[in-house]
Amino acid sequence: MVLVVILKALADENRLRILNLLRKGELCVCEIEAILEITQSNASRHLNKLKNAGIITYEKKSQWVYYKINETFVKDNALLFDYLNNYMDNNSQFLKDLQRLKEYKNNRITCA
Amino acid sequence: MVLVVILKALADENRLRILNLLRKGELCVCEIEAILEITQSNASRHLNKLKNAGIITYEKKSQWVYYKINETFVKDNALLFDYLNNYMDNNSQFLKDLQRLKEYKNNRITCA
DNA sequence: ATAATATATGAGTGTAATCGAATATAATCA
DNA sequence: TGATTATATTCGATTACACTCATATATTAT
Repeated sequence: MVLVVILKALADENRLRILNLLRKGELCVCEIEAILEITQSNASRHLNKLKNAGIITYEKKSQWVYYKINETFVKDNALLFDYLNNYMDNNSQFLKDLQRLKEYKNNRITCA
Repeated sequence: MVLVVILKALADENRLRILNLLRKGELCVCEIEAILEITQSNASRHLNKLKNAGIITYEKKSQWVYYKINETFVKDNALLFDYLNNYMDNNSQFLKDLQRLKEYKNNRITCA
């Protein structure tokens, strides 16, 4: 069932933290690794799971793979997406991650 | 993280099917067993998981335990609940279960 | 008191999911 | 070409999950 696949993909703290970051725009794998302090293989795996559920899409640009939220998914699951948005905007863990994202973006232009 | 607990509790087909039935009102364990054709221990365990996530509550009435959706959860997670409601109202599997619920209610007053 | 019914839970099993470390692959750069 | 970087994937270990069968507990009915 599609709904189960979506909910399973969302039901993981690391994947929710990734999604939280992607709300602010596309990111490559190594940026996600650095900001969330998770291993490379883990980041890649979680992104793959979100992609397989249709929640995010990716685009390869030279050696980097940029992941972003799938706008079709957002349209098709607007209420769910609004719920997550609202939850993340009011949760300290997610806000902390967004702060780290901002610092990361201010300090570095490229990856690693 | 509370959100992960909620999403994990929802990320299972049997539990979603139970929740779908409970949208129409409270039910005891043996009614759920019969309508969804799942084993008694399975029904009980899934209900327990939904209860631990705060999604449902229960009330013991003589030998029966009636489970129902937790109105506080609905208020606190309105967008998520609306999303699920909408999804279930448009999914044939869930609609089929509701049909079975209706037939069950028409044919029997008590449990088993 | 005994039997029957409703529910919860323990034990065991098989399968899913998660993770880190290592390796494979592809692209870039010197 | 050879070294470096970014990403995906494989492997092995560990843990979590869902399920069935059997048992325990509580309540009701006879």
